[in-house]
Amino acid sequence: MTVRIATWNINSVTARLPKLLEWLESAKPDVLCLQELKCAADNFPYEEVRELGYETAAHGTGRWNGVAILSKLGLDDVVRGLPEQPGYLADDAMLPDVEPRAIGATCGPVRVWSVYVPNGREVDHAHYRYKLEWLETLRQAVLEDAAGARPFAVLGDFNIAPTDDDVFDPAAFVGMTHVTPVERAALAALQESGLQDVVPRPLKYDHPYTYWDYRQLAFPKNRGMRIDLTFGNKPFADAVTDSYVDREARKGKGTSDHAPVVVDLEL
DNA sequence: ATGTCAAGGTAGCCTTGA
Repeated sequence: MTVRIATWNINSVTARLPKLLEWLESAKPDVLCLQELKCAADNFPYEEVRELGYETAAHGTGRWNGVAILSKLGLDDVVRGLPEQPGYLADDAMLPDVEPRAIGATCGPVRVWSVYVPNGREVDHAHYRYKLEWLETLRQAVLEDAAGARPFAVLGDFNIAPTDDDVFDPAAFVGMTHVTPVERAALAALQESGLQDVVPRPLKYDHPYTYWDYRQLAFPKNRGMRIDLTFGNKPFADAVTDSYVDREARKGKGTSDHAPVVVDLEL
């Protein structure tokens, strides 16, 4: 069977609902992993996407995080949050906040996680250490599925550009988060666990960037980064027939600052 | 100089986070 899976950091599912519905109708993914819902799970537009044939599992509290999985292939064994997921302890907080940044589900023949990896803010910031700890927890959480025979993938906004080729100006990023050797080592560790980086093709230009800052005309100038990634196990990666970044969805006003990434499989 | 955006609390702007 042919299966189309996609991931999209939508930057508010509420503000982007018309764009989301329009994109679902045109791209017709079987499974869509969303990040940055910026809406509480109770407020997710379940009915609107149901009318297009999707079941939804959402995990969110209404702030800047929140993740979901939409599926036309069923939605089983839903898990909200990673086992042992670390929380972030803000300066003014008493307790660490275990944020809604991961949700897993089985959609027909495929098991997926939709993840929104912490940004890290700045190297030496507590948020950066939190990011690394979070990635190690993710690696441990997916070990079994990564080594399994069932097609499996972790998709989402990793907030890491895997190589210098995935950044519009590597020199400008030296010493900044998203490109440090330590962050890239965390991705390498995922790969050593049996997950491959499924690199999409760009629809235009020669780099498959997935994110362009809203500021300074970054999108028209194609000053982007590839930080929305798909890490699939061997049964998943072997089944991939195509993958592309839908930069058309980044055009115009009222769009997310990220473009959807589409992965086609023949299972 | 961010050629920006969204949410939330609070009060018609400011702060936070990205």
